[in-house]
Amino acid sequence: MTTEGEPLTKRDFEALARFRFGIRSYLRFSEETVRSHGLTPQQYQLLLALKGFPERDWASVRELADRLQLRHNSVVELINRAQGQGLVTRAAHPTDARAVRVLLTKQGEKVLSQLSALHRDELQRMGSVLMPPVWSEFPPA
Amino acid sequence: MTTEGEPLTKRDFEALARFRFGIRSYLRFSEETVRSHGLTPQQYQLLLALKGFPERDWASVRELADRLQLRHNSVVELINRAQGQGLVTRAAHPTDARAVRVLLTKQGEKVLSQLSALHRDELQRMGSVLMPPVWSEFPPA
DNA sequence: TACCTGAGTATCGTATCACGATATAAACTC
DNA sequence: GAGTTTATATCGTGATACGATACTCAGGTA
Repeated sequence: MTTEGEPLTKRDFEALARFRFGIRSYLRFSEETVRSHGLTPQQYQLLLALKGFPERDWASVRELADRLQLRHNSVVELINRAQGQGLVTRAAHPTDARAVRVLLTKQGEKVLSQLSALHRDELQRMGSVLMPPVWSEFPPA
Repeated sequence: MTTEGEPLTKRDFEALARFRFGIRSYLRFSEETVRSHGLTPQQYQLLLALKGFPERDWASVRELADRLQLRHNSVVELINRAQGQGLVTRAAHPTDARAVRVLLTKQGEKVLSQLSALHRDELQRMGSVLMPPVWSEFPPA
């Protein structure tokens, strides 16, 4: 059922390339949409990571670094810029005085809602282009 | 069946964030893997776009710009850097004297094969994390 | 208390890279 | 063959992720 170790066929390369193209297309859509609303792609990802954080609607810098797959210092700078635009705020962490609680502002909430709706629609529109390839022993015709 | 226009629930935000996290994780894996082999992420994407080009194993700058979702001048610079490392070459276009045919070198082929195999394995490993969210009227329990 | 080690956050300088603006050459059209 | 479009290339700029470094606080040990 798995193809681990076997060399790739032309079809495999095309599948990998197709998937990468899907990702790039989605990110390109995201970038243009988001920029037309005055945000950078990273800022949108930050807002989304906050609102979409499991069980909560805020996160610490370290948690965000994990979710955004960035180094902590990069996240600090990202937060600084977003804060400068009034999208997020910092507050005291409930239990740890070293840590920071990053929150969405009213404005951040509002923009995020608009943008997220557009992203949901685009995802529905893209459909199978974004599906990761599946390798099976007997590929479908 | 579609949810277009409706406001997003907390669950929706989490689904969007989860998907974005999947993409970031995959790209992060890709970046580290690729860099450990002496390439930049963009260079890997370039090589993959060439080898994975439908029906062919080469492409023009413009075609690459489309597949990589970049401006043409960005692709030119990307090709320059990749060419400097001996990963790709330029050749005359078969029908259009303005255009350029970009090809993989032997070395480019070799590295791409190794990296692509690792990516295929990782995709199999990641499984559902990379699946785009699905919105249905009656979400599954 | 005093100390130590590690974790969380912040600052700064650097390097990369995608882009817009611009240029040149070939193709196409009339 | 003059004008328009398409394909590639060059150059300067801006944004940003990162490593190195520093500071504060938490948690443990004596």
